[in-house]
Amino acid sequence: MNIGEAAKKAGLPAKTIRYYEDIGLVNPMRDTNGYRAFRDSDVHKLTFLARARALGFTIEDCRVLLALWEDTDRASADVRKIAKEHLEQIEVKIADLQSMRDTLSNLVQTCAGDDRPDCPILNTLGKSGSQ
Amino acid sequence: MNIGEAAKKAGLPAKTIRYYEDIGLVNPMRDTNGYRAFRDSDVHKLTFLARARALGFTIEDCRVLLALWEDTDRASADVRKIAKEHLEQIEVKIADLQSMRDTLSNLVQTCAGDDRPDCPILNTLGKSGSQ
DNA sequence: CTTGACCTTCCAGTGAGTGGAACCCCCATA
DNA sequence: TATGGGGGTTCCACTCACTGGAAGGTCAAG
Repeated sequence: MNIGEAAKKAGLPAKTIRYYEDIGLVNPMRDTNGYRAFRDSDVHKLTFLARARALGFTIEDCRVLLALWEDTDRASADVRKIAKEHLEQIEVKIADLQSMRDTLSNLVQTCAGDDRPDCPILNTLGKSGSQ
Repeated sequence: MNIGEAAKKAGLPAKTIRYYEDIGLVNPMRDTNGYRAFRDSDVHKLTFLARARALGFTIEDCRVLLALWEDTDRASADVRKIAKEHLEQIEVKIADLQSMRDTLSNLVQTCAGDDRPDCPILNTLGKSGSQ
């Protein structure tokens, strides 16, 4: 099948698929007219990639996971390690964002948001005594 | 003062400060030897930038906030609008990450993580029926 | 005079694509 | 037969917010 159909099935933009080929994540055949010819196994791989990326795994994580996926003899511990590390990174990010949100939500609440110039948000960002 | 001291005071790497000059966020004077000469007002600006960036505002947000900060006549509503929009973006991100975390944490928990090859994480990423 | 810490500019790379130009291919219709 | 539209192809540049490194200039101390 052509790239358009593969894109639809995998739920990825065609551009992204070309990019994935570029960096060696997939490796479709070519028709005589130069068009990429995707087998079901390619689409399967792309679907795997789309899901892993949606879970926030980096491309390099995906490369490793894909290799493990294709190696039916791998130890589940190897996969779990990657997933667990990623999980920890996500938790750090969540905590960071929550602390941003708390600060910002405080600031937004104390700001009148009217025509007057007095603004606690700018005051806090600019005042030397603040954190 | 030189860039090193300004960097220390503002809590930003010197490289970042040069970059901020490059994109027109700050505009320090120059000594006769070509070194950047930062006034207190420059450092104040840089500190403002460091805080706004730490709260996750984009550079373009910062540019606008900085302009509002310098305009003592601005309406606090203008500032509040930016902050509120940003707050909403943060909340979306938090929700996304939390949903990732839940999925991933489920997978990690159901994976034995031992020598055996069976791995629910890869199964879920690869199986056609899963989402 | 040399050493080392600082400063300068410029170029390239990061991650994960996205946008666009310029061109090719194929099918259907007037 | 022209032509129009909807695929496909490559390649280059751009995104965001820096960061690393090379090659070199400046300055104070020993």
